Amino acid sequence: MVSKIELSSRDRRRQSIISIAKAIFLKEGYGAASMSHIAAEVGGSKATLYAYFKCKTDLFAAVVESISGEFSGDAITADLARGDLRDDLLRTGLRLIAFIRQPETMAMQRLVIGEAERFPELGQVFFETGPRQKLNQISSYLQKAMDEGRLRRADPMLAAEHFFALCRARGHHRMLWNVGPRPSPEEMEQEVRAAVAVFCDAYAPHLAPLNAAP
Amino acid sequence: MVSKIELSSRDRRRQSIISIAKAIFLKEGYGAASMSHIAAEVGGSKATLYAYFKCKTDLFAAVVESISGEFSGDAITADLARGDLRDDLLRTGLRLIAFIRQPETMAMQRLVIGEAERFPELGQVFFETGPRQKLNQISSYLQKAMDEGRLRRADPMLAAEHFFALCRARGHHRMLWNVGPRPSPEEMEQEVRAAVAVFCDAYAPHLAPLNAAP
Amino acid sequence: MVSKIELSSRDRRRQSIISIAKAIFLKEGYGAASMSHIAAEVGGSKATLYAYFKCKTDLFAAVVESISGEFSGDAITADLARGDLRDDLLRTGLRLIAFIRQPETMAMQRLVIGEAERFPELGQVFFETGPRQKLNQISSYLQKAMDEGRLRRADPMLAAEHFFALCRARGHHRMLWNVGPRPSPEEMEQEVRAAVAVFCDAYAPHLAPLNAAP
Amino acid sequence: MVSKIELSSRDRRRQSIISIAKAIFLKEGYGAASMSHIAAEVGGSKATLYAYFKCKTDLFAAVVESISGEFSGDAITADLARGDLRDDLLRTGLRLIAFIRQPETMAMQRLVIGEAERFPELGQVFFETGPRQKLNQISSYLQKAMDEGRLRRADPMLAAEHFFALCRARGHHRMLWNVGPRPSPEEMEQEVRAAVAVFCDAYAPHLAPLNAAP
DNA sequence: AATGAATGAGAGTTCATTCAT
DNA sequence: GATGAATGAACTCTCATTCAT
Repeated sequence: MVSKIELSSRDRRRQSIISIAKAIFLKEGYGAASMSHIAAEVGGSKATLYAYFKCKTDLFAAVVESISGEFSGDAITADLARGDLRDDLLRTGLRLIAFIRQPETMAMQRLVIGEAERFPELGQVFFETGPRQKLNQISSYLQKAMDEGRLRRADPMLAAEHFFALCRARGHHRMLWNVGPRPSPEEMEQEVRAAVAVFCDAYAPHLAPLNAAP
Repeated sequence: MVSKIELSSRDRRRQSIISIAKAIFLKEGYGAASMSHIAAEVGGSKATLYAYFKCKTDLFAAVVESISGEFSGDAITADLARGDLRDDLLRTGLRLIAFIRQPETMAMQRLVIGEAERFPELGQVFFETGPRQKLNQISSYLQKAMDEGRLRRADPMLAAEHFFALCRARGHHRMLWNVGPRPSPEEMEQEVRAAVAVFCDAYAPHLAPLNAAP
Repeated sequence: MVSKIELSSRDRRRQSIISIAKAIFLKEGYGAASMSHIAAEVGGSKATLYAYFKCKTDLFAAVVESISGEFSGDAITADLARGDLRDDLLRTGLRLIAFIRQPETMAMQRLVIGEAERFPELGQVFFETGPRQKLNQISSYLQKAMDEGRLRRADPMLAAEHFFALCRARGHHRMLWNVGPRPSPEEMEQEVRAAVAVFCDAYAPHLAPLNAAP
Repeated sequence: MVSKIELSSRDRRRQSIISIAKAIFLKEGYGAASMSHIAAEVGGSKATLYAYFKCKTDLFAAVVESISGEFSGDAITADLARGDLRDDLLRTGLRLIAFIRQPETMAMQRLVIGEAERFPELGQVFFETGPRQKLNQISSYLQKAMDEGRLRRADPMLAAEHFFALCRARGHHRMLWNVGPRPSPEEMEQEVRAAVAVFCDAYAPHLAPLNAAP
């Protein structure tokens, strides 16, 4: 008797292929990663690869699906509403940045952005399972804060996007372009603090709505 | 005797190769662009290509160098300080976004971000000749505004980065990921207006400095 | 105990494999037909195929043997001698042509002729069980007609071959080469009529034997 | 200065590739002949092959075109009208049969018939450049003979097809199926003689037209 | 008896690169 | 200086076949 959580041998092998292929795709990019190389790392023959995935694109799609699953974890925005506004945003901003700074996540972003023209679904899938969900959660949180008068009324989704953008403004932007030294965790925290401060001032409740559509 | 401005026949040919190769690299990416294809478009033989550039990487490097020159035009921030703060920022933000939305610029960003790990100088060169210069100019402008009391005191470079980030927050972010429909010029303007509003409120002079290190 | 007519489960499965393989070999040719494809159509695994036939060649041989059985039906020449000479020949010629024009028979001819060099027994088996038998029957019939003075004396087998060749002269010849449009049943009948007329005139009894060796 | 008849080095190489590929295609069939094998026989690399022909199909097409050229020689029907009817037909029939019995021509027929379904142009090209031309010439000749009263009036093209079919009736038919021993030249001559006799009797002038449409 | 899984060999094709002319 | 021709290595993908279960 096999419980739901147990994987058949085939599924296990499949997962292992995906996992190895993921590493290679991330490291070398879609075009430069070869099926031979992947097969060799997997420890099987090319034909075996093709017994599991009918073409390179399909393997890539499975990798994409697999990674995108990882992005949908709620760890980042789990206890978004816990303390006061600034604390909540700081905690969340730090987690967001910590996540998108991870080497693997960076590689993913490079891959997706680099191939977005040639694999249009790629960006779609990732955005939906990654940033979109975080934005949704932050947006809901901000909406509530607006309802409670802790922030001025404004389009909450756009506000969430502004918040996210402010967090990424310096360090992540430079990492994407791979320019300058990797920012240290301290710098990173500095930047998120600054982002939170700017955001809170901009969306402070004492002024009339500002980014609402006219 | 040849003056500095005149190009030898060899240099002219070289330029023409670079220009054609640029278009192809931008359209197809580094890996997918083939020397055969480039040679065919140039109208010469592959061997001729190799007479000018000793390998594909070198040709790519030359293309990169060439493009980086184009990004240094001052049109975007030319008359940055012309009217009142909001007008200046709006005008500049619109030009920034209009520029980075151009198909060719988008292709460049994809190429550079996608290959940044494998061609580390790529991002460096681009950031220095592109965004960095704009950020410098905006930063100077903001510094002056702070000096004049039209904005609160804060790290002007970080402020410039915040401004840039707010402008890119929604539309450009999605274009990078190639998700959803291409934003219309009207939406784009809306977003820049919102960015300017948020920025000005955050950096309004009536409050204590906020993004300074504590 | 299993009587001759009953098939064991194994034999039944074997037959079903042969029957499906036949269809695929006929449609795709020997080289292009893949064991995977056959196994998939059979509904079993490739390993099962190999449990019944030790290699592709053997499976093909079994298919060949099987088909050759089907060609020995007597429908074509069943009531060869029924009326007058012309009627008998017309009826028989029409049936012959109708038979060899069938898509499956055409596919068979292509397969056998195309692979005859690489599978020499193929042609042998087919000729013996197919054309040879028809030729024998027609030959016997013509022999009798000669004995009765309705045809001049001649080598009856060669006469039969001439008759068959005349029937195939135009339409079937072009179908083999796959040239021009598929002849209609009307054209086909025209051609057989012409063949019968030419044959009967050539072998009319009022002249001396003509195809006898001089 | 290069005369029309001389071939450039490229053309010569191309011809040599075609000639070697021809031998291999004829011997192994289209599917079983591999580009690697052909390249090896040519003495170059596969990439060179692809510099001359952009895919296997194109190389095959070039081979087909080349062979079909060989079929259009007029040697067979050159001096068709030289003596009396029987002599002319005998001479022509013998040449026809001698030609289509050549090993290379047999291989070609197998190839074309075997692949006719998958390469429909194949049969077309061959029939047009091969049999069709001979049939046209024989048909013209028969037309004249009919005009002169040496043969009865009838559709001359059908008559030509009948003549050709009678010549192929036994020996060539069996060679196509690769059944029985290869007929000797003597047998072959016997058969053509018989074919001529049958044809002449059938189309003798003393009877009413017979294969005309009713 | 049946099968899912595995594989070496080889298919057609393209690549960046070199070299004699 | 320019080129046509050549190539080895690598690519994605498929094949007939085997073996542990």
